[in-house]
Amino acid sequence: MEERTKTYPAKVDGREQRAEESRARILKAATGIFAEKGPVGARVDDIADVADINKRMLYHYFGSKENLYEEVLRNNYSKIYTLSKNAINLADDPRTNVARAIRAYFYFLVENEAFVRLASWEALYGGRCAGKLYPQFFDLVELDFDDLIKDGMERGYIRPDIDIRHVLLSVHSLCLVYFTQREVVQSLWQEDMFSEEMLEASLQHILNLIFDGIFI
Amino acid sequence: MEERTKTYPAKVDGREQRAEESRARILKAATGIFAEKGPVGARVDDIADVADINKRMLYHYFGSKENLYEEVLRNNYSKIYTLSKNAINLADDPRTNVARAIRAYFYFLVENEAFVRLASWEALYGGRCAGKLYPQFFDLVELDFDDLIKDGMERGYIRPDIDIRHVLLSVHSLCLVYFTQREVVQSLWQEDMFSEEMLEASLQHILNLIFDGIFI
Amino acid sequence: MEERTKTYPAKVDGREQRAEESRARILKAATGIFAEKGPVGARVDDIADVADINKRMLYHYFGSKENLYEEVLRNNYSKIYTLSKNAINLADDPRTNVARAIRAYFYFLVENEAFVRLASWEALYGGRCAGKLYPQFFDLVELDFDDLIKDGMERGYIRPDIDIRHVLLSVHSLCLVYFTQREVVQSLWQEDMFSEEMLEASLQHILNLIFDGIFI
Amino acid sequence: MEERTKTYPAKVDGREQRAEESRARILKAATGIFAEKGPVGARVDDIADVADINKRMLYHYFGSKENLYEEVLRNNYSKIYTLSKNAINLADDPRTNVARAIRAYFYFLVENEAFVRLASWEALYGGRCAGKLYPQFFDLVELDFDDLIKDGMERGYIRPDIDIRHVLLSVHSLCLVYFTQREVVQSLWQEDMFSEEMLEASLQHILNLIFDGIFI
DNA sequence: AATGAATGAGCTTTCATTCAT
DNA sequence: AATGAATGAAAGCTCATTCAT
Repeated sequence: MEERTKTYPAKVDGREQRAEESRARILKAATGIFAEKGPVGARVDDIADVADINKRMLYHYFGSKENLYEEVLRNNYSKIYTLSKNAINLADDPRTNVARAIRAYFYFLVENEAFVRLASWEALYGGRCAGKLYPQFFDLVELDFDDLIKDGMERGYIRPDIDIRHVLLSVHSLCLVYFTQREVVQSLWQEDMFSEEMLEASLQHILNLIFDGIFI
Repeated sequence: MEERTKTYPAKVDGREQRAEESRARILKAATGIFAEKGPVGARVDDIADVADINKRMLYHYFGSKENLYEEVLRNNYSKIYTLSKNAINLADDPRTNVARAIRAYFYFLVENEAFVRLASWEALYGGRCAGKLYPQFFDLVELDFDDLIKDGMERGYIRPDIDIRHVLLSVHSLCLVYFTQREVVQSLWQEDMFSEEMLEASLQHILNLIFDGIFI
Repeated sequence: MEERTKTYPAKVDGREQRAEESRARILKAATGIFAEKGPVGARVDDIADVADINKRMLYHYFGSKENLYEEVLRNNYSKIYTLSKNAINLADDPRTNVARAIRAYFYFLVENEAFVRLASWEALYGGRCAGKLYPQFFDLVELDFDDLIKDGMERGYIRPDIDIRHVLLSVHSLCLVYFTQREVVQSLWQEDMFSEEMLEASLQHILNLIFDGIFI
Repeated sequence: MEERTKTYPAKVDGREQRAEESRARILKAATGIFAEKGPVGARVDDIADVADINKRMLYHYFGSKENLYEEVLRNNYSKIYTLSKNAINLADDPRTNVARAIRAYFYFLVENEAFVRLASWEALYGGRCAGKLYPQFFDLVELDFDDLIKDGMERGYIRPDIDIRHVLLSVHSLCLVYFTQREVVQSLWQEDMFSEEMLEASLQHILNLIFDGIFI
């Protein structure tokens, strides 16, 4: 391979680039279709069609539908990395920090519908489809949020008797369900759940709940 | 002939009873398999096998896989009726009432794993599979919870600026996700999410959150 | 059986009568459905439904779908008996006789759509479904028409070089196709093929053709 | 790479040719089986077996059994085009012209048993299976025959009071039924309906009938 | 005489995957 | 690197027929 890159650099680069493009197109198409139809409902033909590529190439690059699905999950979960890295600044006061983290997560979900749906499918299939991928991601987020809450506790802003794991799950729940049940809630409330005002109002509700609950 | 009119009803009753049993067996098997595999992944043959009945009868009683699925949903959603009817007693103070309602819902989900999963599949398929069934159920629950929160507001226990719809969605989220993500969370926390202690601790966390949030 | 009719005359008669009625209802329903859908397309359930009878009785009376079909054919073909017996009167002149016979056949087909369709299905299935029934019927009609044509020849009205078998087939063709292709022709001509005028005009055309051809 | 661009087209052509062959094999097999068993009785498995191809390809090429059936009809009806184009030569006298047209149609049916049977099935199903295909074909034939008869009328050979539409239907009837009822008639007459002499005798009978009728 | 539940074989159609070029 | 034809296994559904009462 090295010899080849040395001998026909231009050609091989062009080929490699095309290959990379094809791979990326498949991955993008697969993300959309797996997110929409789930790991079982998704059709390989549909993915190939949307990616505008021969079905055979899909097998060439990813081996099988299942592998492709796992790759899609890995690819989507990795997006959360960038998120958690930027959210925390322990110099600020805990309320600000927690609010910023939740807001970041909430709007990450706004931007990444595919992520929301992929996570939902994964939860329903109990990780049977993509093995240990989902817990890994979950773990990752927890690490950063952990520090935030601990910091709040130490500085006396947050109740010391709180179980951090449950807080994380609660935040996750409150944010996620807004999107997973969106279509149902939308048909019930007769509102655009993705309008700027509605999103902000919903986030504020979540923040208020997390901070102070609903009782006086 | 007189004797026949006497004997027949009994016999016919026997047959009708067997028919009713068959129908019930199919419905039960279908509930399990639809809950586990979803409306798409579920196999009619599997349902027939589990129900220990000829596939043909399934079509005799329910017409199609889709109809059977709808019947399963209807059947499961209807269980929530009895729940909401008994939960409310406005004579008690709002904290007690709300706590009782949430506890009732939480433990309803504990007892009805099928319900949790069916609702999740429906949410993912956007109600495309069972039409307007899911929103109807949602609506139903809301009606009773509404009164509870309003009562709390009027008596000055609950913040007047709270949007009741969001509260309902939040309670729903906090309870539901505990079960939908159970397998994933379980593998992460390394705990039995269905142990008596864990359930009670989780419910308490939810109640505390709803009542007072996590901040001091 | 005799003893039974002697011992419980009223009851048994009533039963026999009901049985006869059921049999007749099945036969009538079967005629309609076999004529419409053909021996393959017809559904036993449909026949039982239309006959408003339990499917099991159909098997009790006729043994199988195939037997029932044969019975339907026999029953319909037998109607042509009465037809041919009354049509001929050798005292009249041959033109009148032939015209009367053709008219009788033509209007028999008008009245018996089921007959037309059953004969068509039978022709397509090559008698594979009902064995030798159809040829038998055909033979029957031929016998009477034979005499008519022979009489016409002997009395010098009809060309002596004519092959009688072909004449019979031609008359049969000209009449039958008007009904078998009715729907197609109707959609093409945009006319009601069953209106009194249209029927009479068509019959006249056939008669003219048989008598004198279209050339001057 | 240059070499490859040279080699590829040939290869691709080979594949395209094989694909075309497969398609043709399916169509041929389908024609035979649909003609024999009708649109309902025909089995997709049988067609695939006869075409010596995987059933899946049948769906790849034609989409559904119904589409395939329509394609078969279209394909068969199109054969009549060539027929009607060559039959007419207004320079000849009307008797010759009409005789030639009828002979052409009659021998077309001799050669195309599939056409006869397909048309019969269509008539029985009332064009419900292939929509407007059959009338279209019918229309087509009529156009050419129209001119023939009109020409004969104008030149005083054919009765002016004749309804051309009925003449067409009559010719169609006389020719078609010879083939549709062939098996039945054959078992009755005990003759080979497809022997050269029998065919010619039958055609002559039809021509004589059309020209002059059976009466003197 | 009459019923309705039950069956197994077979139907059309779909799908992830591989072969040959 | 890329293609399109080809496949076998299995899906949902239907049908003529029989069993038990």
